Parts: sequence; C-alpha cells; structure tokens
Amino acid sequence: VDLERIFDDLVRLETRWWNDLDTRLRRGGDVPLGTLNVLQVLDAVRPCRVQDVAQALEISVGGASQAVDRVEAKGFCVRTPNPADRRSSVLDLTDAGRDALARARPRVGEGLREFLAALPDDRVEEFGRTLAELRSALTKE
Amino acid sequence: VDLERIFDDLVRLETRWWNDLDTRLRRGGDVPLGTLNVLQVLDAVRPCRVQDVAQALEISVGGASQAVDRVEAKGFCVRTPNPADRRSSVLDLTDAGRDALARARPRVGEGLREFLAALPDDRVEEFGRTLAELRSALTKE
DNA sequence: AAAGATTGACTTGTCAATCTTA
DNA sequence: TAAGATTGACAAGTCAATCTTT
Repeated sequence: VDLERIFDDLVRLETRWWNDLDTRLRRGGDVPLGTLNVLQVLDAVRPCRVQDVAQALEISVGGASQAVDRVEAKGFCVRTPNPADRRSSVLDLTDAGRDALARARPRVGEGLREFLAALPDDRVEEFGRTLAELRSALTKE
Repeated sequence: VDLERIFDDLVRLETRWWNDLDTRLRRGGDVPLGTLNVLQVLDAVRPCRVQDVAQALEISVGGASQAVDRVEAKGFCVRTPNPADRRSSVLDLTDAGRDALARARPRVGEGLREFLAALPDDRVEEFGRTLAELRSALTKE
C-alpha cells in the first residue's frame, strides 16, 4: 500500500472540500467555514471555554483565542467571566450567532451530499467509521 | 449517515496528521512539510511550471508562486526561462533540493505507518481507494 | 509552580490587480 | 483578449512570551 499517496489524497481532498464549501458559504452571504466551525462548537459544548474550542478544532489555544475574537467582533458570541474559575471566560452564542449557524449549516449539508454522491451508502458509512477510528487512535497518544 | 461528522473527522484528522508530521520533520532538522510537498511535485512532474505545482497541491497559482519563491530562496530549486513559452519558467530541483527530499521523505513514511497501524491492511487499502475515488469525482466537475 | 488565556511576531494560504508574452 | 506569473493586502493558523488566577 502506498501510504504517501493516501496522505496526499487525504490532504488534497480536505483542501478542495474546505475551499469549495467556504466559497459556497461566502457567495450565499453566509459566514466563512472557519467561523461556522467555531459556532458549531459553541452550540454543541456547554459550558464552553477557549480551551474547549481549541480541543474540538484540533488547533492551538492561541489560535482558538484569536478565532473567538473574530466571532465575538461579529457579534456572534460573548465572553462572560467564569464564576467557577476567574482565569477563564464562558463563551455563549448570541441570537445573531444562532441565526448565522442555522442559515449556514444546511448549505454545508448540500455540498457534502454532492461530494459523497459519488459513493454508495454503505461505503460512505465505512468511510466515516474509518475516519473516526483513525482519529480516536490519535487522541490516545 | 451523519455527513457533517464525516467532514469534521476528515478535517481534524488531516490537521493532526499534518501538524504531527511537520513537527517531526522540523525537530529532525528537515524541511517543513509544506516545502517537502513542493519538492515532491518538482521531482514527480517534469517539466514543471508554477501552474503545475498549484494544480498538484490544490492551491491557488498565487500561493504556488510564493511557495516556489521560498523553496528557491532556500536553494532547493531554480527557475529557468521556458524556451517554449516565455511567459513561464521551468522549475528544476537542485542537488541540495534532491538531498533534502531524500532525507525528509522516509520520516514521513515512518509517521504514516504509525498512524495507520491502528487499522488492518485490507481496511487501509479500502480507505486509500475511497479517498482516490472521492478526489477523482471532484476533478471532473 | 501550573493552568487558562491573551498577545505579538511569523508562516503560509487567498484574492484581486497588474505585468508580460501568446 | 487571454494565459502564465508575480505582487501586495489580507486571513487564519503556529509558537513563545507574558499576565492573571489557582
């Protein structure tokens, strides 16, 4: 098996899907895909701190802090002092943030359905299982 | 099937693998992974222009031009005026570039073997086939 | 001291405008 | 006019240094 080829295909596929989805979102007047990812984390993880965003997106804490800055500057979330630990803040979606999330999410779904239409359902499932296993194998290191 | 979860796992897996491999390379005194990718294209595609790098890496032409700038600044490739079309240059690896490529490549292989050790061989093969199919489905659009 | 977060300097990508040659 | 490439302004990540609170 040619592992370098697998890695190359993984990276390029991710690049193309990311850029294509991001372009769709921007053209449709929605938030960029990076912003959407943050909104999804804020919606799914509660309570949510900067650290939780970093972990969910597999990026550095510094990067997550800056990403939250941008989302907050657009009025999509607020930092509230954390009563349990004053070193951190709790991040909460605003109504505008929830609206942006609700508008953008379906567009991503559309794109993904098109991308994966090339594959029969059982292989899509298998693909998802494999990705999940490879990812969970990593976090155990 | 949860397509959003598949996309999320794809993006995060790529992020982790990329960052882990890049860290290994830098720690070992080798070129960064982005540079290695360019070297691999210059080695595989001949003759190679900036446009070919952009296509192979699925990045913009502007980004490819800058990436080649960096590789050239490190002395790993040279731009030679293209006799067949004077709008473009032909890119060639230098001896130093070939050395850097030969040193870095095996380290990436090591990392990938570790990452994929979590999976039996037949599923690694299947994973590779799926990635290739999904990618080729894209280029036809 | 260690943990959470922020900040500044840097890397590497995008896009739009521009230049040169076809 | 279009194609190949370059450039400058900007976007979004990394890391290391720092600040505050535990």
